[in-house]
Amino acid sequence: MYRIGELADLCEVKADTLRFYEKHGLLSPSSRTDSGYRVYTDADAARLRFILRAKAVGFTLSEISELLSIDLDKSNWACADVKGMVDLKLAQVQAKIAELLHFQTSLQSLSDACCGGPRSAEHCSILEALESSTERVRVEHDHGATDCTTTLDKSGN
Amino acid sequence: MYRIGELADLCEVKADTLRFYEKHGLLSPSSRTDSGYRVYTDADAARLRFILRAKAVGFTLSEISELLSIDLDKSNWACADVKGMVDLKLAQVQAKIAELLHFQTSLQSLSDACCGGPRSAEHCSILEALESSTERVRVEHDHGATDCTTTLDKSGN
DNA sequence: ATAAACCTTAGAGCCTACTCCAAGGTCAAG
DNA sequence: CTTGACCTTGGAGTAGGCTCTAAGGTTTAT
Repeated sequence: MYRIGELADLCEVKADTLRFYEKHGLLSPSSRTDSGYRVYTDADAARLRFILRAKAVGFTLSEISELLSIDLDKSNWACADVKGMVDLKLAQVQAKIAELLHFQTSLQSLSDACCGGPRSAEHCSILEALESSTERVRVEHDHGATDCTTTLDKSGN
Repeated sequence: MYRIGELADLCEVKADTLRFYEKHGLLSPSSRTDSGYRVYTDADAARLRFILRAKAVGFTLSEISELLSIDLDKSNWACADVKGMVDLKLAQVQAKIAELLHFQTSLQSLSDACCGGPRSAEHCSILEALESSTERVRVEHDHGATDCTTTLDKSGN
């Protein structure tokens, strides 16, 4: 039996977070004291850990809600259903990774094209790349940068 | 000279988005018609393209605001300042990628551990992994899954 | 002249996951 | 019996980027 602050400390979350989870139907304390304090059991703690593990692999709270309700009614669901959720999330994560890798590549080439020196940004190749209506930017400026050409890929949009 | 809808179509954004950018100080039309319609010039269009290119490499609107004000006052900024912003963003993007790769790995091992079959999820290894208080899950169940052991890494939190 | 397509504004709503606040009640120690 | 740490509630605020609505004015084509 834990009070809200105890369970929060135990699982390294804030008490506010537990109230938030309760408000959103993810985790309710099994009972209350006479004075209204929340009382959590070990089963509640286990449920919280389920939530935190699901969060740690990237599920949103509403997806976790779904997973929890499946977990409580396993016999009416198939492995395929659960695996489907995991695979869908996997695909979403991979799509996001792809987008970020795109950002990374573009940022890296912007960074590489810039001398990074202490002098005026009047010919900064990063600003030029962002300004230019063509996607191709010549970088050949006056304070010590090496010559280079960088491409800002429009398809990353 | 463009009306809001024309510029929006030209740059494949919504008119609402342009009004939103205006409200947030990113892009204001150079003038208005007598009846109050927004009128955008080519320079405004160029500024919008700057914004969209910066978005395409991962900058937030408030960062883009900063980039725009640097761009308008280049001589008072150094390349180092601009490159610093790019490198900071790059680091943030890389951190996010690392987190998502973590998610990906965990999700992949959950997926691999699950038979994905049409039968009851009562022994579903994914649910077991999320339930289990240990981080290690034996997967050895009754409907056709191959034996395996999957690890749900707590450090990915 | 009128209908369609466009424009204006202020302001609300959405999504995610908290986080914080105020005003007050409860509990254990000294 | 008071202090301090804990708990309660409802509600607002944050970030980020739109998106939509209502109620009305303007332009353009027929």
